[in-house]
Parts: sequence; structure tokens; C-alpha cells
Amino acid sequence: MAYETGDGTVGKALGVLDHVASFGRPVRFSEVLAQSDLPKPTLYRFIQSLTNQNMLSYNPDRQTYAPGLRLLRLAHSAWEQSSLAPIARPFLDRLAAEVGEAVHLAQIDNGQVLFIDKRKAKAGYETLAQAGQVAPAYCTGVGKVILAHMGEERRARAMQQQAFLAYTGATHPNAYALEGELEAIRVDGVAFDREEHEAGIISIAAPILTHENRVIGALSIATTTQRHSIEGLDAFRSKLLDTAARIGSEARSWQSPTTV
Amino acid sequence: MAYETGDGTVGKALGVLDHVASFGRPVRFSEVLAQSDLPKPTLYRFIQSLTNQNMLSYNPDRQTYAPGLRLLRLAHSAWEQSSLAPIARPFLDRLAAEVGEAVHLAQIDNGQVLFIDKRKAKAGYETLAQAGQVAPAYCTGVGKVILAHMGEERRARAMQQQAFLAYTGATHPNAYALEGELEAIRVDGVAFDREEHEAGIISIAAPILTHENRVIGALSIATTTQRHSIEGLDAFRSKLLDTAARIGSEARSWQSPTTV
DNA sequence: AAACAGGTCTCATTATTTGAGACTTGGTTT
DNA sequence: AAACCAAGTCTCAAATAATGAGACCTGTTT
Repeated sequence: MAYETGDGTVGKALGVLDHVASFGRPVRFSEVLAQSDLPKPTLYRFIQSLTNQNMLSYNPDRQTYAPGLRLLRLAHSAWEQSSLAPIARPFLDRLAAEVGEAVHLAQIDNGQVLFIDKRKAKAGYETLAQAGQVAPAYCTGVGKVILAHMGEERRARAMQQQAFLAYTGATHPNAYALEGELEAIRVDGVAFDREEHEAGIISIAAPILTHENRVIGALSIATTTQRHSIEGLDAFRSKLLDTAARIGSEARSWQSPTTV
Repeated sequence: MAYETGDGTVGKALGVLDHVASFGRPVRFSEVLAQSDLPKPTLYRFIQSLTNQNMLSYNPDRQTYAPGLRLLRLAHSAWEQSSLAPIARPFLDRLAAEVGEAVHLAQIDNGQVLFIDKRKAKAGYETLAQAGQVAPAYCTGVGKVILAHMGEERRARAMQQQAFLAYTGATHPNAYALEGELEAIRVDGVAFDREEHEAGIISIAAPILTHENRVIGALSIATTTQRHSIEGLDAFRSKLLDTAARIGSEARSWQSPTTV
């Protein structure tokens, strides 16, 4: 794994942090080293620093590293200060109650869909286990609708970052196939996920736009093929678009982040 | 604000990140600079790097910085890999349902109480706005019970970090007053928050211990003085202790992090 | 039009990171 | 028990990257 991002020592250290987090389980030093292109002492020192800083936590019994608690504190702060999440919260509550299906709020982070908030179909709690989750952009409703409404340059950059793995038979196999649909989405105003990411899961997604028509996120209603068809989801279209528009206009009175 | 933590460039950069987050609202560069002891170009470069890395997000319209989305992704990973949070989740669900009051799961991070998970009194959702929240250790039930069960060295270090602000009339005014209660808590097994942090809010808290009796967190039931008295909370004692013990024994079969 | 403040950039100096390799530790094999 | 091996930790001279005084923009106020 190469973490050259061009931000000097800080960038490299954060690359290591991401790398450790990417394992999805506590890892030993040697496992990280094996996948890293950094020399042993360098990687070692980064991990030490990150651990001192509580960005990583170390388990001395097992000699493993995992993402640390400090991240929770910082993420809490990020969520609260987000221009979108706190504003959207009451709207999600209401939409979820009205449609009785799962509702998702997402933004784009580094070419991936990042779920900022969620509501389960049946009134459930949401924790960090839910918000903060990531998914590919090219095969989810929220991802496609955001891509469709991005400016040229940003979309081009984001398209480069798509892996185009075929999760299901319905997944777009390449950028060309996706571009076609994006055009249609731009015209139609909403995007559908037709079991492209997970078999049996479908969704309808609308963009959240600022006053200058810049996408700052997306809102979706997701369900299973057992409960609804794509046509059934389409019945929610106006409610979804309306809610997304309201969130957008509330958000604009605040601010519009560049990092969508 | 001085961020010398002794971890070189990485430590300084993370200090800046914390600093920006600590404002609790998007801030301008000059505001950060005014409170920082770093020279202008140095602080500028750190903020640039952190922004490039999506650890901060920049709002070009208002020229403000706020904690970035990447933190959500990382925190999600931290939560999932935590040795405590995922294990405790079902136990919290059940305890909250049984007692009908708010249930909190917390750990200590940098001398402060950090809430890892929460359940509201009435079935509610929890988001990043909830988990990740911090509170002082010296005047909360979870904080005191963890302090009481820490080893000497760790407690000494943590005690140094307490501010001993008098939030209410019941708040312990200094380390000496607190030490006395900690001893009692160690004997009794549970800690009470007697409106020490917030008027009208009381709680009962139990430690979560590993097989070697090391504290790895705490569990509490919180309510208001309008609904219960301290004696009323005490009725939950056995249920609380039992749940905490179960979580502890499940956690031990996994691992025990050093960073509690 | 001039002054000003916030923000950005430059570049020689300096301190810090860097990484080959040596060392230590704990566990496993012979 | 001794030898071995692998994982983790430490050292230190070389080289690179961080540093920060100050200059320079750029948009706003007087």
C-alpha cells in the first residue's frame, strides 16, 4: 500500500491511520508492515505517534492496533458542525415515519458514498455503527444521483475512483455504461438503485442542492424487492424530492462545504 | 493554545485538528491563529494539509474550517473494531427496554468521559450526535466509577486532568473531596451522580471489568429527579451490575484494549 | 485613493524525519 | 537446554522536510 498523498508527514501518518482502519479488525504491526511500502522503523514511529495520540489504540495482550477513541470524539464534532447532518435530522425523522421505509442521508467522501445519517424501517436507533458507513458511488442510488449532479471536473475525478466491481448482475460494468445513466438521472431528477449493489435491495434517491444548484448530498428511500417494486418506490418520488428540496433550502441559509 | 504533545509533526497536526474541532462551530483561519502559538505560515500549512486530507472541510464562501467527513468514516471503523461497543450493544438494548430509562456506555479518553453508545428513555434513535459526546469524569457517575477502579498510576494521571469546575452545588470542588468518594465507590461497587454535572439529572453507574479486574468502561442508568430519587435508582442496582458483568465477561473473550 | 486586515506565498535556515542495520525479546524447534 | 527464528524495538549519521520572518496579494473599509 502506497500512501503518498503529497501532504508531507501529516499525509503519510493519516495514510497509515487509514491503512490500519482498512483491515476492519485489530492488526499486528507486522501485518501492516507487510502491506506497506514504508520501511520498518518509519512505519513503527508513525504507529507509535498515532497510538500516543489516541488515534490508534494498542492492545498489549494481543499486540494489535485498532482505530482509537479520539476518532469518536472528533467525529461527533464533525457531525454536529456539518452543514447538512444536523439540519437534515428532523426531516429524516418525518420522512421515515411517513413512508415507513429506511431513509438514508449521504455525501461523497473521496469518491465513495458516506452515510451521514440513517433511519431504519422500523423505529430503531442509529449509532456510529450506522453513520460513517461507506459504500461505492457507482452502484448506489445516492451515489449515482450525486455523481449526476456534480460539476464536470469533480465528476471526472470521482469517476476515476470508481472500482466498477460487479456486485450483482445489474451493476454497471464500467464508466461508459454509468455515464449513460447519469445523463438520464440528471433529466429525471431522481436515481434508482435496481439491486446494483446488493441483491434484493432497491432504492430511490434525490439530490440535495444549494441555491446555486451545487450538490451537497443525497437523500434516499431504500427497501427490499419483497416489499416494493421500482414502480412502488416511484410513488415516493414527490415526497422525497420535496424533503430533499427543503433540506437544501435550509442548508443554504447556513453554508455550503466544498468537500461534498 | 499550545499543542506540544511530543509526537513531532504528527502530534502538532492533530493538535491543530483538535483545536479547530474545539470551537464547536466552523472557524476562520484568523480565529484559530489568534489562539494558537504557532506562527502564521506553519498553522496555515497544517490546516491546508488537514483540509487536503479531508480531516477538515473548508467552506470557500465563508472561509471557514470545520472537522471533515473523513473523521466519520474512521470513527465508524473505530466503533466497529472497539472491543466494547459492538459487544455491549445488545445488552444496552435489553437493559434500556427493561428499566425504561436512559442507558449510557462510556469509556475514558484523555481524562474525559466519552460516551460510546446511548439508549434514550423512550425508544429513540442514536446518531453520531450522541455517541462521541464527552463529559467530565469527576462529576458523572460513569466517570467516577471508572476512576475508582483504575490502577494507581492511571488514576493519578487522570486526576491531574480534571478541571473541578463547579457545575452545580453538588459538584466535588477538588481532588481531595473526590478521592474520598472514590474509596466509597470502590467498596460499594456502584457510583451515583447526585446532580453533580447537571441539575435535575441523576444516575447510577457500574464498572465494566475484565477477568483481571481491569476497568474497560462503565455502564449507567440515568434519569431525572422528577422521575426518580437516588433510592429509586438504587433499585436498578442488581440489574445494572449483572448487565455490566455480562458485558465484561463477553469482552474478555475478545481482547482488552490499553486505551480505556 | 489610500490604508488596512485577512489570507497566501517564498526561501534560506534549521530541526526532523528517515531508514539501514543492529539489538532485544519471546516463543518454537531440534 | 541450546539453538534458532521471527517479531518488535532502538540507534545514529545522512538527507529531507518543516520552519517562520517577512514579502506579497486581494478584497474591504475609511
